[in-house]
Amino acid sequence: MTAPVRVLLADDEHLIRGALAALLGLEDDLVVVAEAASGPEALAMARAHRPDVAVLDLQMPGADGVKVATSLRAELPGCRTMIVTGHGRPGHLKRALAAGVRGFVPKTVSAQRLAEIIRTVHAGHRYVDPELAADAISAGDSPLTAREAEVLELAVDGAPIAEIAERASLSPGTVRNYLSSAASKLGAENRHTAARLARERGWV
Amino acid sequence: MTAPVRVLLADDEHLIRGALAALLGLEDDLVVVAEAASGPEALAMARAHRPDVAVLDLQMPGADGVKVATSLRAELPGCRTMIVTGHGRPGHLKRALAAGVRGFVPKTVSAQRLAEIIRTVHAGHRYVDPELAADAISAGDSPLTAREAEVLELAVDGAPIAEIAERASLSPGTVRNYLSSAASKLGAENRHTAARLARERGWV
DNA sequence: GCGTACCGATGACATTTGTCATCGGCATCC
DNA sequence: GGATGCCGATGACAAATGTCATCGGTACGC
Repeated sequence: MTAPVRVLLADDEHLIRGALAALLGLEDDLVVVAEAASGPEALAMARAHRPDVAVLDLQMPGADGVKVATSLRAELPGCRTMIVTGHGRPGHLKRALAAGVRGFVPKTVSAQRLAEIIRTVHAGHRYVDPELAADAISAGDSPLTAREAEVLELAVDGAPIAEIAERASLSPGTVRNYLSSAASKLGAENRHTAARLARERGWV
Repeated sequence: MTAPVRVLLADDEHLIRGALAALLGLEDDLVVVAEAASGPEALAMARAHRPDVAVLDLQMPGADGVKVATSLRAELPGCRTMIVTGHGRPGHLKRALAAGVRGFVPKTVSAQRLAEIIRTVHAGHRYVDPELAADAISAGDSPLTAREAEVLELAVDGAPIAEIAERASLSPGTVRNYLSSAASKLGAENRHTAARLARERGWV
């Protein structure tokens, strides 16, 4: 028999992380060598334990799963990464794949299934949840330019244009233009709905 | 030895539910008698299996944890309910307690701890996570009147005032007045940030 | 070189929104 | 009965926002 797959588990919800570690530990070809509750911690644990596969939650304090995956890819090329997420937004999948993530699954799968997918990923293959993939395809690519997305992101919390302009170091008029064009591209009536839509689709 | 505590587990994320069931099952004074992935399903399972304690996720399809708890209180008064949540918003805690929920914990606790809390709740006591309790207290009561809250809720997705007015069957001018007064009470610069704040605090 | 697209900005204009004062109706509490 | 507070509305005014045309600059591909 070959050596077991060394797994790193990163999720800020202790309840889930612990439970998952226990369940995956039952599989005799998997061993959880490290756990982390935040993005930076995940990176540190990965450096220290050099896992074969890193299972990362998408939403974590510090740095989200995709950011961690990006760093891991540079630092530990031999470590495969996969993302587990509660609410999968289309754009995240695309970002994740661009970051070299090899597995992308929702938390609605069973632990049994997750174990299989970890093996798949470890073997060098890829796995993307079919439903999330379909969503991503139907959502399509972001029609927004870089600045449009940037400005829209600053608009998500409802800040007035003056504040957005200051934070983006742009003229208020320019900000209004970008927001207007972004809203028009997204078919939204104003920047607030536009920001919400873009966020839903993972475009910001 | 007394009979084990019969537990119902409701969470839409299979990964977590399954893992949790496995971990709690290790405690020899707890037994998971039913699992559910949605609000209505949780109710049905509770009717069928009559658990001692129902552990409900706050966010589930169909009906959220608090709604399920309310129904359970009416139908199965002997069944204690508790809520587990990822992101605990102050207002939810208040709603939950009003619904007769006896335990309220974030998902950052360990399974070990959760098991203890289940026992505490089963024994007839209450348990509220100290940090969530502190948040709830510091957030205080909603300063909003009924209509202000109602209109603010319709504003969360960034709809223009005309649409809000139509959906609330109010004059646009009235809507503007309510939104203005709500925003002022919340210290927000505009209705969008006001809506976000109110939602964060669980006031809508 | 030329066309195209993005960036950053300005000005003008219409529309939407925020703010305030004010009104009548209704319920509640003292 | 009077005070208070919420409800629903209107009008008026100022400020913020959305929309459009236009400009110069830069980068990229053909």
